[in-house]
Amino acid sequence: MKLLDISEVARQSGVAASALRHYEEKGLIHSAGRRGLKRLFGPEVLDQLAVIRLGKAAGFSLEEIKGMFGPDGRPSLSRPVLRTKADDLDDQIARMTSLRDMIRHVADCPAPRHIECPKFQKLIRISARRSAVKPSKF
Amino acid sequence: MKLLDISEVARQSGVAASALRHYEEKGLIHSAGRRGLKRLFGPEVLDQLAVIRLGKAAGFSLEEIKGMFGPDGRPSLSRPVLRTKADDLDDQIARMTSLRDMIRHVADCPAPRHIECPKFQKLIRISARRSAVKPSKF
DNA sequence: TCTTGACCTTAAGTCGACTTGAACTTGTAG
DNA sequence: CTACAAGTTCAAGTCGACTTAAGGTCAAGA
Repeated sequence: MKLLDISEVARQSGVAASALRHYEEKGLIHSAGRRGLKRLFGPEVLDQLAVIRLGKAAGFSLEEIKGMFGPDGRPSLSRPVLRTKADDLDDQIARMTSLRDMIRHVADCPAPRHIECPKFQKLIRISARRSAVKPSKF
Repeated sequence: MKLLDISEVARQSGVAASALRHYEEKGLIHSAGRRGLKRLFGPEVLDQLAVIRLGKAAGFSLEEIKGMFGPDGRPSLSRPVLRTKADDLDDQIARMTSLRDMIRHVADCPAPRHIECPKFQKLIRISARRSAVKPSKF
């Protein structure tokens, strides 16, 4: 039963100790106990931190991430809610793909003002339509 | 030459008037002039706002978005930098795809604690490896 | 001409996610 | 036994992206 102190968790996860305390305070992670004052974490916290990192990269708030993976790693959301989250992600992935295409286009297209390039406009319109249809996040 | 007042831009774009002023202050958009005190915007601002919305959804800061599409819609970044941004986006898309898969798995897998499900762990490890290899954003 | 409502400016406030600072505690090495 | 590095708590600060409040301006309609 190898327990890790906070600096070890910080080192292995790349998450600052202050952030780890913050996550614990917010209930996203839990220490397995203390040695004196010092927190000790079980190794599973590293996986949990990977999920947190991922969730953040995907644009979820700590509160949402906490909701997704419950107090102790168990998912606390119902299947339909999770499916909705997954669909939101699909949406966001589509947006990001649009933006990526747009940026690649800008990098390659010789037009001086991209806002006037028909292809660029088409890309914009596509994404604008998407957000018009489903403005869930705005 | 149809110019739009701020509330019309807000209505058509779904962006709050206060946010539009904020964007102008930060140099992301520009008003075409004034009628009295009141800002008038050219219609191209709507496309610019679509780009801004997209960039935000993709996790870029206003500063970065401004950098990507320059003061007046022209790209101010060099091609290599843009290509790097596009690659970052590919990366982030991959992360989000991982998370989506993870969430869908959680929604479907009957295991009580997903952190202990081998498939789930595999998904986590994959994403953890990705961020270990390229910790650009952390 | 007068009123009104939409817009203006500036400053301050808010929110999330941390970070930083100050003062305190403790297991462990010397 | 003592010193000290590494932790601790709690409060306050920071940063980005806005929003809100307070007070001011002005084009247009009655």
